[in-house]
Amino acid sequence: MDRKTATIQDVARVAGVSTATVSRTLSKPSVVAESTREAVLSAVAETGYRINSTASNLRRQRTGSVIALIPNLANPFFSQILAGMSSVLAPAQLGLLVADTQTGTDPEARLADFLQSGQADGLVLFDGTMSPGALDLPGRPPVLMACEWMGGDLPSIRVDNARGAEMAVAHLADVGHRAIGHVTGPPGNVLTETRLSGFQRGLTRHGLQARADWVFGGDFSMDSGAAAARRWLALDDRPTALFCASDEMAIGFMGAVQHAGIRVPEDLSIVGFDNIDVVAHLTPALTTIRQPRTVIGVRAAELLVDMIDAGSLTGPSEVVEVEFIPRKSVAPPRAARG
Amino acid sequence: MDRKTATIQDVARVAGVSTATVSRTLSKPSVVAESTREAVLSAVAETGYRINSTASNLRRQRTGSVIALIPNLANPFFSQILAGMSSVLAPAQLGLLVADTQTGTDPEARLADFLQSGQADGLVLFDGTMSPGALDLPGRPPVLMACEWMGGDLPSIRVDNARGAEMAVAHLADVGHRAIGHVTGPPGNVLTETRLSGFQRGLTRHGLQARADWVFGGDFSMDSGAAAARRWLALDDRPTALFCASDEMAIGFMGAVQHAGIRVPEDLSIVGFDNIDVVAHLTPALTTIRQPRTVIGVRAAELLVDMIDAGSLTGPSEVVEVEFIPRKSVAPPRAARG
DNA sequence: CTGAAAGCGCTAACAT
DNA sequence: ATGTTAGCGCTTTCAG
Repeated sequence: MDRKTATIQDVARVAGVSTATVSRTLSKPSVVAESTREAVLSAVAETGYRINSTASNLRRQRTGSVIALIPNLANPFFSQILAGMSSVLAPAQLGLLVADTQTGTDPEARLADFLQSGQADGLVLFDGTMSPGALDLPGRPPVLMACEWMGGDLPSIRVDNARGAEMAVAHLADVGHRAIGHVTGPPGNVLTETRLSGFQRGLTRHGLQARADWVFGGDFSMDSGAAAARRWLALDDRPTALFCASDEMAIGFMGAVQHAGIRVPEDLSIVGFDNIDVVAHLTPALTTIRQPRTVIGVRAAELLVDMIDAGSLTGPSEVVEVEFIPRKSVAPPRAARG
Repeated sequence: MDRKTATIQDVARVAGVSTATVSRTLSKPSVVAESTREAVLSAVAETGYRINSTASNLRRQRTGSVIALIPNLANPFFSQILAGMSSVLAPAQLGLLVADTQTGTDPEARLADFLQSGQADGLVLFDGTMSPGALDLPGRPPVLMACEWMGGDLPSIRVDNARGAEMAVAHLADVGHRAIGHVTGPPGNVLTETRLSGFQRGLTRHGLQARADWVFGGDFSMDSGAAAARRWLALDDRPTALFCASDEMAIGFMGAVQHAGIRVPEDLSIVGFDNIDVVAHLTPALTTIRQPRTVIGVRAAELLVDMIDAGSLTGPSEVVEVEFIPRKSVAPPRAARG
């Protein structure tokens, strides 16, 4: 019977109306007469009709989905953001496609591909490593930048990374640390730059000096945090406190120093960045800077949907505030406790 | 100039051939003459033509994407799985849509909606809480179950949860524990059931008894692990070892007991399940059961793509093996050490 | 308020 | 090897 899914034609036949009326009943119910509407609706129920979105999209010159372009899909940091996006896209009848930017060679070509493929009505870009101008393509859909970005004045939502880094340093300085180190993200990443410059500014504001041998290169991963810890352990003159540019690195760092017998926070204070869920349950619980990930996803999606609805390539930019979350991984330095 | 994106017609005109030839050149290059192929290709380059996938999909009666239905998108557990899926779907020219099942009321209605919406050529279901029969819908696309499932013999990929749980118990028993507790997942979840039954079987095999007051109800989250820990702490007669049905609960449990001054593993041994990245960096590093998440994603996608290509609703099922990962959170019980 | 009809851009027979 | 043609299922003028 209903082997094949019903089409709008089937519904029209059953309801004894034209396909146009069926279509109208479904999209703008107010313009059809009460009685016909009922007839159509019951025909829909009877046939089990579901609108074919591919056909609808073709006719309406849209795609019905949005792409989230993420530097590394395996990074759990993005899962909550996706959840936030999904919660606004679903009601807006938009599907959420996800893709990796850093897969394969030449991420920028990949980005260009997505932009021109016409697979999506809009795109949210979470990868700040693309060069400005990578978006200068004719006929591209609206794009929302969801990261720091070297490029121009595209619509964006971003977190105040520099300020977050500064808050971390300020807290460490306030409890008495004068020897403060930093574990950075990967080179060339905008987040790396911004958090590093916030770190340096925080130092300066407190009359402290940045020391090159106290800045450890990382890549946001736990393993890179652990590697930085090994370099810290090898130092003769160690900083007494450390600001890590991501919670993951802080976790790796803390685990590695603890395994080496160092006590946190008695021997070393650590501040992370992100406030991923797990850090509240560590021993000691990690002091960090919170990024509101769900909010980021929600607002990114909302701003993008606005642009799509308006058919505009431009739109507002927003900054979402970070928050300092004090926990147990920071204490005054030994000297200060005397 | 290229304000509007070029259509196949434009390419045909520029190349001086028919649209059919353009289409063929792009899909089956081998059937067109060398010279025409070159003409078409250069016309494509000149016009900047990109195939319109919506139109193509409509014509070919497919959608070009696959949906991953995830119980909770915010759960980082799935990010690596998505990455694995993406790595096989992208080369197969399939987009990856993601959606939550547990959003809103009535997840089964939501599932039915996705199945009948015709939005995807196939679907991977990661949610084992649906009732069997929820998939008995006419005209649905191929579905791959990627979880334990009460229902029938649908194609699936799953992890040997019961065996994993048994391995955990076996290890604890082997080092001398006789008082072994368990923190379960949420009621009604298949994973909960399977891991619980594996736990019980492990106990039995080692001549031990399950004690109702040593089984703590959780919901896989860190907070529920911490809550279970508080109940454990309140016990007069505590188990000396604990198998948690998820790493997250193990983390919550361990953090809470550590904050209460209990030492792991000296006072309490803990085994988790999943091997999420962070547990290797905890202090102590968590002994756990590894689920190969990338492999799960990859195989799930591969099996689904096979079904899609074959146009079949049926296909093989696979079990992927779990692995015991010994680390530092297990030690012999005090009594056994004398 | 409703119907007829013209495509959206593409692909797959079927011819040639 | 290439062109002609007929739609895929839907929405939207334009008439009535």
